[in-house]
Amino acid sequence: MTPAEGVRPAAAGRRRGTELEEAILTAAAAVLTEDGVAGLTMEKVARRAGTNKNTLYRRWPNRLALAVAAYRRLAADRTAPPDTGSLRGDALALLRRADSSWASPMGEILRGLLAAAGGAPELLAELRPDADGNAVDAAWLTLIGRAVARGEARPEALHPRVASAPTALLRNEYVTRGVPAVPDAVLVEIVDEVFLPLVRGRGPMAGRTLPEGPA
Amino acid sequence: MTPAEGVRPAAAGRRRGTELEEAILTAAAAVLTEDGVAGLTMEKVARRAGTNKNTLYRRWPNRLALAVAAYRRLAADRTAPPDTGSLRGDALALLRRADSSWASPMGEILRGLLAAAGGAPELLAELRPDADGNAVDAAWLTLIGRAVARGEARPEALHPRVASAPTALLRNEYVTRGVPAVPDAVLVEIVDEVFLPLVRGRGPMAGRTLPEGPA
DNA sequence: GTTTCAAGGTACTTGGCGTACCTTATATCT
DNA sequence: AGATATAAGGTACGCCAAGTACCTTGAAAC
Repeated sequence: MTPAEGVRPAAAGRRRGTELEEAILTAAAAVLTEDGVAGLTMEKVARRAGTNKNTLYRRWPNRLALAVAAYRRLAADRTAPPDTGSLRGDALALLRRADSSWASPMGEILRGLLAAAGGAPELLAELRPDADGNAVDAAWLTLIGRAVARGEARPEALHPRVASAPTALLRNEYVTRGVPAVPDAVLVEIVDEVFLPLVRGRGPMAGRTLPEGPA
Repeated sequence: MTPAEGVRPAAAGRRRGTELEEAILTAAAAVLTEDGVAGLTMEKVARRAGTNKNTLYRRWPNRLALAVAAYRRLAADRTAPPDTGSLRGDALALLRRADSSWASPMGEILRGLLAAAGGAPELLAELRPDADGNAVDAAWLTLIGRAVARGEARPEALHPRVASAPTALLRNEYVTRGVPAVPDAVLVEIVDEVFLPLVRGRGPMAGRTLPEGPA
């Protein structure tokens, strides 16, 4: 909690350009994880990076832009979609992953950021490519694709809008309830009452495939 | 834009209790519609109501609580769900209504409020009962119920989670894109690719009922 | 009429964004 | 190498709005 000044090498000359920018982003990311979006102040970041507000404002137009940039450096990767062999298993696994991701500290930051962005398209655009949006929907698509190949899903279900449904319902739960984490029953319900009926039609194989326990 | 002082009857004695509270809420609602959530300051509301910050803080613990209260007085009513005779028609109508509601100034305020609340359950709880959440989902439920009665939908679709789907997808669009209004094609897509396949199974009547133009 | 309580008034503290302006180190150009 | 441009460092503001403190004053209750 002490100002943690010692980030600057002290007697190592004046940093410039990329090097400095990196240092700032690292500092900002640290502040972000420690104090959340609301607690990220320019002063704090500047001190922590061993520089001053001026320098920050030369690179980012405002507090939020810096926060978003810092977040992006935090949330880089995304892993491959699960493959349990069954559609329901995959869906549940993916949705649970999404939930724990949203419930995690990182997710909290993301939610805070989304809130603070308050629907500013240019900021949202920067937030989308990673932990959220595209990548996630892509995972759902491959999952559905596999199910179609297995004959477990109707081909028309291989559609971006369909793929976005589970995530949207989950997010909806967060937004309207404001809970820190969604109970597992909700996830199961989303899968069983919405996702599965949606991707399987009521075709030849009808409602059920293999009897699988809910967890 | 002038301070609009003249709200207090000037020579009408000191207002108290409910009367004063009403005046404050009215003022706050006005500020809210004019300047949005971010532009609502305690000072402004106080001046406009012809009183002072002190009095506000005696009733609401902070800025946001007042904003929420003011919003609630703005968003009272909700009308009956549409009845076009066909499931698709109803769904489209309801979704379009939801969209224009979200795109309207009121919707913008609500979105700002949701953003500012940043997932604080107690505030969200106060936001839910009206323009958003319950009421809307109820409308979807009656709509689905009617379709079930007509044999247009599978009975299992009469489920709250299903009812929340279209709204969730729409909200998702707002959140991830941050647009002021969603193009109609998106609404149609939500209905045709998600909602209809979800509520109709692929039962006896399969994919289509009546050929209706998309708009 | 006196007491009590809420409203009015005013000023202040705090915190943080964003800006201005100058000084100083480093990189680049000649 | 020296001169010059550029970007970093430092410091101090202006501004605004949240929330608080404290006192005064009107009105209601007793």
